[in-house]
Amino acid sequence: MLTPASSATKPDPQDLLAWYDHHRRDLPWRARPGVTADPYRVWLSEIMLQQTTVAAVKPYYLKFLERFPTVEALAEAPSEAVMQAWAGLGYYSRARNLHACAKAVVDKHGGRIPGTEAELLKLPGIGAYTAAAVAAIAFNEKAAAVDGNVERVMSRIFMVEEPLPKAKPLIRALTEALVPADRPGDFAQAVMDLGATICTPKRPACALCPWMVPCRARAEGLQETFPRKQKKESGQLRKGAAFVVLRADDTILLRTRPPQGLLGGMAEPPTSAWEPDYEPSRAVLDAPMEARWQRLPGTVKHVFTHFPLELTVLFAKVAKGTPAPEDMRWTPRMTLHEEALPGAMKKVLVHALGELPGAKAKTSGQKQAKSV
DNA sequence: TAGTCGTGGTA
DNA sequence: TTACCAAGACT
Repeated sequence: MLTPASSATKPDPQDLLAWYDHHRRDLPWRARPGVTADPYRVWLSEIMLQQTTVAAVKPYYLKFLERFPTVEALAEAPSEAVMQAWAGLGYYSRARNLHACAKAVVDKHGGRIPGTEAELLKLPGIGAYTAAAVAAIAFNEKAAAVDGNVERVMSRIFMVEEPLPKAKPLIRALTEALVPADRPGDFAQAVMDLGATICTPKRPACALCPWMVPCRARAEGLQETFPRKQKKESGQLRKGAAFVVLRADDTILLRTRPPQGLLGGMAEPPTSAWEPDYEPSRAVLDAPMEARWQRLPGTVKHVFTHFPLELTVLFAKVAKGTPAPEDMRWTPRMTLHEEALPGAMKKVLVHALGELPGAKAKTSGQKQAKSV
């Protein structure tokens, strides 16, 4: 006789696909039901969606598709245009790798995005998840795309007690065993839709879940406690100074950060080093040029993934014709919105100059630079 | 293997 | 406010 535990039904991929056919999200990068999506669009969307919400990606995806309609167009574009189009989305190495990948596709694959998981994995910016997702969604290869959604769903269905990230190999194996040969792409998207709309991190809507019956965690009432994961501590506060220079011809002093590392390749007003024990009163010593520096009241705060940052802002006006220091440039205040400025640096400029001209007003009153 | 890499939304 | 989270990749 079967015990209750061993008689638990196994999750049936067809049940999930049937749910997906009725409840799939309509997203800009998705083809119509039954139609295989365009590889370029799938790839582009998958890169943008890495660690990024659908809502944040949508406008960027549409803008990219308009500016770079094909992989050839993207490959031929100057890197500044790509970085500028990406500005604000975060994780800027994705943009650099995206561009490098487009060039590789044109140079080594005749402009065709490769159709197998193994070939995709060789391209810059494409890791295990993205390779499987593109292969499955755009080429119908039987590949298991395991992202955060899938990890959450599987860890609950099978009640995986091992914490992430150590449980990754096990979860991948469990997922591979479920991928149906006939609709691997739909299966991948179905699990992600399930994770995004039903099997959410908090308060999952189990009553609506096509896999409620076979879900082990649900049977125990422990669904919200999965996936297990080891928590990491947040980084130490770093402090520094940022220097906003307004020249009499209404231009602002900017520089471009080095291509590698934090905010690589992005634009910024010059700043001091960022250190835990930075002393704001010494900021004038770190200034990029001689000027009558004015220390603005308050600070600009910003939180990166691994550390919080607090910048003191110094402001100065200089005469027309003042030359830019080496490796810096003057940018018209009216075209600041065309620069590849990350969020932290926009906050600095807003703190010193007020709302940036030309910047599309964010949804009314939704966001104000956090200037204390 | 564990740290590095943004940003915006949510409770 | 703090903490966590979101279709990860790279070193």
